[in-house]
Amino acid sequence: MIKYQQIAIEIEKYIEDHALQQGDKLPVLETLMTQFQVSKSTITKSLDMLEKKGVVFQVRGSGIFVRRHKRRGYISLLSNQGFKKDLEDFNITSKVIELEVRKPTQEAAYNLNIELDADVYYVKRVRYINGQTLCLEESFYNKSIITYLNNEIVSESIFHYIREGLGIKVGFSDKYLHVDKLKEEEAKYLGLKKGEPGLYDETIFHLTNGQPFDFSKITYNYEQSQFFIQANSHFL
Amino acid sequence: MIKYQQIAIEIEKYIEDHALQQGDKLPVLETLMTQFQVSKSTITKSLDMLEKKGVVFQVRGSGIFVRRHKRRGYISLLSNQGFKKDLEDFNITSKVIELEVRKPTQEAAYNLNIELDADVYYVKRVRYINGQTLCLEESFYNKSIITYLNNEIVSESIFHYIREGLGIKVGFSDKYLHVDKLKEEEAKYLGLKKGEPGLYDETIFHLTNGQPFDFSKITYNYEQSQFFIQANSHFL
DNA sequence: TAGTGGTCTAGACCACTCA
DNA sequence: GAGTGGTCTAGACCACTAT
Repeated sequence: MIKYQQIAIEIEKYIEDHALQQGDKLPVLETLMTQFQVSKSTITKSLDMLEKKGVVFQVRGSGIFVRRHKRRGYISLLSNQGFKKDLEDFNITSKVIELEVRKPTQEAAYNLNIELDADVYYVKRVRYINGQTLCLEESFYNKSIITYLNNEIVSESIFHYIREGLGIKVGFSDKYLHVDKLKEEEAKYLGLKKGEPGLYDETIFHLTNGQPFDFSKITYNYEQSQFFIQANSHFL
Repeated sequence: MIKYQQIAIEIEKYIEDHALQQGDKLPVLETLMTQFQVSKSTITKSLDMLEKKGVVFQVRGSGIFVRRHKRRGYISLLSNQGFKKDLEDFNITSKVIELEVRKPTQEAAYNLNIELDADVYYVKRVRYINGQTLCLEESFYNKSIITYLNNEIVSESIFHYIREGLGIKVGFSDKYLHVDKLKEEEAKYLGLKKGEPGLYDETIFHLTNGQPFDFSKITYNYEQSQFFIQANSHFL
């Protein structure tokens, strides 16, 4: 494990274990340097990571402080994978509606940057949170990258399998959101009525080398889902 | 201007001026170091910023590549200020419904971390994009920080005034989103019908020292608004 | 003005990609 | 194995905060 990651993890763990609150002060750089026996740059890098993750904020001339948002049960829109992490305390389950190898739709081919006659794994699932319908999900996986899926994998966390089972490193993702009225079929799966609100999420996941491998369309049940995003002003 | 910021700006400008596309390769670190006459760490810092901003992605052993999402007209949920920036090509206007100093609601006091008898500027606006209603916005500004507002300021970009006029540095923000059916009054302002979908955004803006100064509640017209978020996997 | 974080350097060494 | 990005160091100096 890389030093700055390890340190970041330990600092975050320290904050959780001691139940520190927003605004609580962490030890100064000097102290952290000697405590972890690393150079200033390394500590700085750790803290930058934690700042980016929304765990701390640093104030020049003053100190390093804990950042905590006040609301629980919100899904992070930055997690870049399933929402397992944010909702650890909740019971997430899935029902697989469809799983097959097929040709991509035009939209999927475009977003995955593949030909119309390439193969994709098509997965359609309904996901539940504490027994309530959370969302309807349709995913297209580039089969030349995600070479194998089966019903068992797809019933659990697909991303866990991709990462651990296939050893694939996920790079970055582009997420597009909009709100609209539910169509008849979507409403049916979500246990809602046609015309009720739905949050539509389209996300394209890329490998570390920039190649798209997953195009997912998710429709959220508005009654069960709320989201949060922590932003920093560090980029203009 | 700090070196790494300046370099980041220049690289981004280079990408735009040359209309580089997703996957296009930038010069290698060595080249950038000599070109900008700075050390490796400085270039690295610039590139890390651009990576965080979703402008490039770096692949170890391979190179530095341009990252571009394909869709235009989406509002970035990370911009941490008005959406002026993303929608530069669009004509954003505002109609001020209400502007006054008052006592905060319980909710506003909680989120701004102030007493119920403190003073806040209350601003209610409808915002338009190309003449269509984009959103209804209610904001509470801690008056001990945002000491003065008037009708003219509030008709324009409030954040521009806060930054330039008051010289206040914005630190970070916590944004919470959910979807629901519009209430009668909200629908009226947005030119929609009661019960139609609405996207509700609550954001708390903080100073660089962590103090909240703005609590804003925005209801978006679902017909006019779409959003995007670029995520990196650099934090686990 | 003391304390604290931010920027920058020069250079060593490591880890991954790709031909 | 050559090329390229990532990690880490030790130390100088700068900029902001608090008192």
